[in-house]
Amino acid sequence: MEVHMTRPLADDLGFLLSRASGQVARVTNAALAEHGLRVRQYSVLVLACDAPDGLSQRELATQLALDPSQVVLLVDELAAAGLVQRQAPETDRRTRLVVATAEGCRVREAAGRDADAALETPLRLLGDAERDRLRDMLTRIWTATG
Amino acid sequence: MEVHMTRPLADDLGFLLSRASGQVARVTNAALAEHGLRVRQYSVLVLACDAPDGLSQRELATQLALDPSQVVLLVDELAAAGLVQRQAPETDRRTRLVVATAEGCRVREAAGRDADAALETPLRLLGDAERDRLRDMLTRIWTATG
DNA sequence: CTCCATCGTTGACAACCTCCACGATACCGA
DNA sequence: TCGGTATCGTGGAGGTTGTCAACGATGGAG
Repeated sequence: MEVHMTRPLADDLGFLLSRASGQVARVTNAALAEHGLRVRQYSVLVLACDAPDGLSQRELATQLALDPSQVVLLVDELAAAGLVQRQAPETDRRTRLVVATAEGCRVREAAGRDADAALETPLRLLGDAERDRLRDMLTRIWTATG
Repeated sequence: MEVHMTRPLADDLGFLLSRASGQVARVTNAALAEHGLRVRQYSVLVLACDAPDGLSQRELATQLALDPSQVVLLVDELAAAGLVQRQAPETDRRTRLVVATAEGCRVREAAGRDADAALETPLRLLGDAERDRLRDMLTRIWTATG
């Protein structure tokens, strides 16, 4: 007979993921606070800086797995801080191209350094090879959904 | 000279953790919805069922890494659904012992089955050994903070 | 030109997190 | 015994997030 083994909470992958993710988000937010950023805004800024010609808010929403309505507020705040700009392309006037300013890229680099340094605390028990393996597994969890 | 490699967002462990955790929480919540539960309530119910003599809300908060004020509402909802009870121990009348009802344990098992089945979708690209390894790494991320 | 899809935007609502404050109770040292 | 201190549960405020539904503006297909 096939029985269902009820797993203790400490072995539940969903719980462990949520707890670790929350912990990492906490320390990252604390590190980014000095730069006036939260993780959400920072992730938008990173994508904007890495895209030479900017990207539409739709692309931002897709790559960040966020609802488009959330991207509006994040871009609003970043634009108010002078870190990104909204540009209206001639090709498709429905879209608004989000491009990072020079100041935005400077802030992104400084904030990224602090965020990475802060991440060392929760990740200090993981070697480089393990971190690569963790990246790989988390990416596969994401792609498994389609 | 030591330069700082700015990592693309798709390789940022914080982002990957948040995305995977969110995805898993989404499918788990969908599976638990048929039982009238959310992941938060389910995690409380699991701890209550696994503790033969119940546990205080303080212990719940500690083990779940939640603020005690959140536990109040979760226990309220579970108690209203008849899945747990609050008992006043004679030893320390400040604490309220949260114990699962028989119905609570039944629901926990059924909900757990559905939740595990739903987890198969995002985890289908990970073998058993990899899941163990993932559990281990996530636990170490948690313990690295103290 | 008309119908339909897409994009940005706004608003609403529930859930969650963080912090602070309070009353009740326990504990400990004078 | 008493008085200060600490802990527990509870409630509330404020801010962030996740989800969904609508709307106007624009683009594209027939």
